Amino acid sequence: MLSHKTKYALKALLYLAQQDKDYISKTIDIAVGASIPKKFLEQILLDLKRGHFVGSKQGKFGGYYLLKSKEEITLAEIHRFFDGAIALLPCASINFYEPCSDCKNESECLLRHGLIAIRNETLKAMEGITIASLEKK
Amino acid sequence: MLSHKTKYALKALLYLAQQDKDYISKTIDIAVGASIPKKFLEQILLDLKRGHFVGSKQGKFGGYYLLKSKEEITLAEIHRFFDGAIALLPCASINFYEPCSDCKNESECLLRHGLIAIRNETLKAMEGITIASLEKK
DNA sequence: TTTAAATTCTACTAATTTTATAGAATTAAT
DNA sequence: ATTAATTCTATAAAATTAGTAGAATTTAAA
Repeated sequence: MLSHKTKYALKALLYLAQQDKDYISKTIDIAVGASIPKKFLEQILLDLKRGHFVGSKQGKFGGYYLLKSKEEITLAEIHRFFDGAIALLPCASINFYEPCSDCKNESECLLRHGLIAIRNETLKAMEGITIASLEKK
Repeated sequence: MLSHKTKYALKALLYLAQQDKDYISKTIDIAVGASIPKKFLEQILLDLKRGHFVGSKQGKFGGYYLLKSKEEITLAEIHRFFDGAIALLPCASINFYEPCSDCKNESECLLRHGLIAIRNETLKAMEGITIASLEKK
């Protein structure tokens, strides 16, 4: 499941994608427009900025805008950025690999192979969803 | 991600699947054989019993055995039983549907459609993985 | 009928993660 | 200067996860 944080991030990105190109949105407008708690959204936008998904302008008349194009931002990427691994266990993950502490011999683990198959399918699907594709319904 | 509980449940089911048909395994043997904390495993086996995945025999020389055939038990089923929805948000779930409290109009939600597509793909993959298929590597 | 060995049940706890909120500091435009 | 925005640091409440403890019950067998 997605955390609220990830859900809010996706909604915020969708909101920004729907504004005119280079229009600068204030946090409060995103919060109201996308029904996201404002203070929580502040943190999320800062995270998105650190991830180079959005840019910001400080001070009066400041705000946020998309940095990456909406065709480039995938669900897989946002999921990994906020919620981590796509795989169902760390031992089946590409980007967040970790061995299981309870695993005697990973190469003989019967579970892992199945989970890698699932991860491949899910990943393919999640990489196909972009902010732009979501917008087009 | 799978919870440890779900991971342990799958490992326990795999352990049972690998014993001779109708052999009754003691909790302690499953715990040691599959590297699962024994007390935690007790709870998990009780849950699996209540879900009619395993059967038990009480008292001395008691223990657990598979009730459903290993070809019938899917990853999707075990995931739902312990960790709940396959979908990334409750609003995109079949079995655990709930509307988002922050959603103004679900039919207009741009996120939901994409998440339903993901869920369909993931579900198909997870229904294809059974305890028996895991065993065959 | 007693003992041993297993499941079953209820309750508790400790740690972690999630979901925020508070408030001060900084920045920039007017 | 003033206003209005982002930025930063810290805190906190709630929920979830991952277990543990210990007594009760059940069954087989001596």
